[in-house]
Formats: sequence, C-alpha cells, structure tokens
Amino acid sequence: MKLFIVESPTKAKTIQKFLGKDFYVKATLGHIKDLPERGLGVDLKTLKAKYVYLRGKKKLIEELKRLSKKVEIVYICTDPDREGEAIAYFLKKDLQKVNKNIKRAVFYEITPAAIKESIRNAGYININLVYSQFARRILDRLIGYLISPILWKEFKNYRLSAGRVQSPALRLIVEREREIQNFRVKKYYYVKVILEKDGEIFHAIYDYRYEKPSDAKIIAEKLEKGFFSVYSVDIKEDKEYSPKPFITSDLQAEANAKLGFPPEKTQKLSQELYEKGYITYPRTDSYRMNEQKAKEFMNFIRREFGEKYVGRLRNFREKKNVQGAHECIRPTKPIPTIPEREELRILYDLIFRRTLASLMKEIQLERKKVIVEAITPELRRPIYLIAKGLKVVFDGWSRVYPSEIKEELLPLLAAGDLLKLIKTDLEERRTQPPSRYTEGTLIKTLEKLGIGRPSTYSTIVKTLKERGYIKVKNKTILPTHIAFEVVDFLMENFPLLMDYKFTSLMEEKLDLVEEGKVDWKEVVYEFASKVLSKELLRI
DNA sequence: CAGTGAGCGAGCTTCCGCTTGACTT
Repeated sequence: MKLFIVESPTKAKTIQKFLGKDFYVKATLGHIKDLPERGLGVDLKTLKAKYVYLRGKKKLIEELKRLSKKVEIVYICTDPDREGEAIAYFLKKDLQKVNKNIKRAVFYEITPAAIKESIRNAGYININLVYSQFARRILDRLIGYLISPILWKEFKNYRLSAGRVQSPALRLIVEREREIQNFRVKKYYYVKVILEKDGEIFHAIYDYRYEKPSDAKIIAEKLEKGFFSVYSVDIKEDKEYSPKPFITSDLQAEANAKLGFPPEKTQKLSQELYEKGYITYPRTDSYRMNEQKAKEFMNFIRREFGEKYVGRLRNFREKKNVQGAHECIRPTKPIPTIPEREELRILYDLIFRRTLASLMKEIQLERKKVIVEAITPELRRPIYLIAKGLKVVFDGWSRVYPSEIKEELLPLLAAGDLLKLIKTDLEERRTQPPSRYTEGTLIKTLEKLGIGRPSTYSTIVKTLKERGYIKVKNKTILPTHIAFEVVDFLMENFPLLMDYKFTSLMEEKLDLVEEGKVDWKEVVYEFASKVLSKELLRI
C-alpha cells in the first residue's frame, strides 16, 4: 500500500478513484501548523518562530502517522506553490518519524495521467519555497501584531487592527470617499438636433461643451432656422472580444455586480458547487483551461448554436504573482443546468455561461459616424453635427452572456441626403464623481495591485466590516468615521505599510528567496525595519 | 458579622493564507 496526501478532501476523493485500491488518498485540509494565535510567536532577535498545530490537526497528523507506518511510500502532493510547500514541509517532519520513504509530488491538473506523472517525477521538498513562506508569514505577523496594539492605545479601541493587506485596502476606500466629498459637480450642455429622414427619427449633436445654457441656447435658436443635410457617412467594422473565463476575483466581482451576492456568499456557494463536483476548484488566479474540456464545451456550442458561434481557446498571459496550481473556474462537464436549489443554480448558470462565452466568437459591430451639415442664414459658416450609430451585425458570445453593448440605430443615410428638422434641444450633462467601491470592485482593485490571494479576497472585506471600518449599503462600501482617522494615523506613522506597492516589493524579494538567492531572514529584517520603527522591533 | 466600595492587578484584543467540518449561538 501507498499513501498519497493532498490538501482538499474533494480532490482526495477524485484521486482515490484514479489510483485505486493500492493507495490511501488523504487530505490535510489546508495548513497543519501556524504561529500561535496568542502572542507574537516570533523571537525578534533570532527570528525563531513557534509553530503550533492548528485546531483539529494534531488528531489528523496522528491518523496520517498511523497510515504512514503501514505503507511502503508516502507521496506528499499538496498544491505546487509557496503555501503548499510549507504544508509539505511540516507534514514530512512529522511523518518521517515513522516512515523514511517520503516523496514530494506535484500536479497541475486532476487527470489520471497528470497524477501518475506526478508520482513518476516525485522528488524532494524545495526548501527555498518553504523559506519564502516563513518570510511571508512572519512579516505579516510582525506587521499585524506589532502595529495593531498601537491603534488600541491611540484610539482606545481594542477592536482595531492593521495589516499588510487590510490597511492599504482601507486606504483605497477612504481616499475614494475623500475624492467624492471633494468633488464639485459641474453641469455642461450640448446642443442637440432631432432630425427626420423618411419618417425615421434620430438625433445629432454639436460637439462643443457649453458651460452656460444661455450660450448653448443662442446656437440652438440659430439652428432652428437652419437647413440640414448629410455631409458624410463613415462606416467602420469593430468587434468585441469574448470575456476571459472566470478566476476567483472575476467570479466574486461579477456575482456581486450581476447577482448582488456579497463575495462571502459567492465563496460559500462556489465551494459547495466544487464539493458536489459541478465546477473546478474555486480559488484560483489562472485563466488556463484544460484543452480537452475546452473542446467539449466547443462541441456544445456547435450543437446548440452552430459552427459560426464557435470561437477558440485563447492563451491569456498570467499576471506576475500567479501561483499556477489550478485551472480557471468552469463547469466540470458541459451540462447547462443542475437540479439543485435556486442560489446554487443561479451561480452555476453564471459560471456555465461565462465559460461558454469565453470560447465563442467575437461580437461583430458596425460603427457609423454621420456628419450633418447645418446651414443657417444667421451664421456665415456651416455648422457640423455628429450622429453616431452602433449596430450589432453578429451577436457572437452575447448570445449566452450579457454584454455592455447598446445599439444606437440610425436611418439609412447617404451623403447629400436632405434632412427635416423636428426640433433643437439642449442636453444637460454633469461631471461624474468617481464611484464608491463595491465589494466586487474592491476585490478586483486589490488583485490588480497584487494585494491578497484568491483564498482571502472575501475575508478581507469581512475583516474590514468586523473591525467597524466599513459599512456596506446597497452594495457600495462606505468608510466609517474611525476609518478616516486610522488611515491618517497609519499614513503618518507607517507610510511604507500604506504604500500600494508594498506587497509587490515584498513579492519581488520573496521570489529571490524562492530562487535561493537571498536568505529569508534578511528579507524579514529588511522589511520589518523599513515598515516598523526600531523601538517597535526592540533590536 | 454582613455588606459596601475603593483600589489594584491580570487578562484580553490583533496578522495573512491554506483548507473544511465541528463546534456553539
């Protein structure tokens, strides 16, 4: 018998089927050990850290030890990334007490071939990856646990907290709110002309911003006496590419925008869909899709909508900090609906449609730009107005997934055509303040800045709520009074922590640790001394 | 002797990231 260990129990079940009766396949359920919740858990002088078993994990380790004793070999197959390597490291330390034959294996796809390949190529733990996890973990601990108490003192409120992720996130929210508060709405006006051609009505606009409605009115009145004709018609083809398939951040953002689900709800539901076998792993930052599966979905598109709707599987460039362990989020099979309760079905439907859309043809558009000439006895020169048309020539992927495209239809027009004036009008517009973040747009913004990971996006928002920093009303995030004060205080006292680039600076150094070029303790010292004051570190 | 109240001291919060049940409310 052999033992094969992964992180997720759902994966374990699937892999058990592949490997058969010769294998015990077991799951760690994430991390085994972590710094203690209480106390710093790190010696500031030596950076020696105290790792303790997470609740329930002591028992789990005992079980894995019992099995390890019985088997000829143990394969540790936690996720192929920094955190997974750390799990493997602690696992091996415990299990090698009862079995010396332990190997580290990795896979990037849950297929029988990929799993068997991982066993063939099984080797050693990459200690540099483990070190980079130590550096990441300990830096987060030092920042969080040394700065939070300063907030308790300063604001006499022990519920407050600071951290590498939550504090810059809060800064985004507070700064946006200040922009909105300081925004001064300006009204401006366009002169609009309603015209008719062969009984069809359309409008053209004079492309000049008037600050004062009275100025605009003068022109409008002069145009009342004008003669209108088509000066030129310009037609251009355009296309709208299909959306990428879902990754965690996009799914949470879309479910928030289109279904009104808070990220936490989407997280829970997608986990359930995953456990029931309906979708792939729900915490991922990779757009990759299994080629064979993509073909199956394309066959589905061909059958349902015809060949002309079939697009292709695109290769998307991954962002820099992608850890490559998983595919995109997609249905496991091309089944359009599931016989489950409402909420699950709605979310599944969104994922199914998005997956299809990502493999479908572009939307073909026709953009028309019509210039209308107005000649009026009141003015020496003609005035030129613009009418814009947008027509969907081929609906492509929008057949299955909503697009933002709004058609603007114009009558059939050719240069020289005479037009009948219906009336002139003023169009009032206002400058728009930036909009508040929603839980979804905040997550997308954090992702763009490289702050946070797929498994934590929904908890970031939750933490900010729990600390009383934000309130969510009608899907939009509002910072509370204390949030403004805390951000100001942190900006003044811990500017590097509040720098949006901090995480990516840290990641660059962690990459060097992973390549074995830099000592992990040096990285911790460097950033800890830059972010925190010397007194705080007591060194 | 019982009840009251001042004064003192101890203990408590907190990070980010990986994964789900096993708990309590």
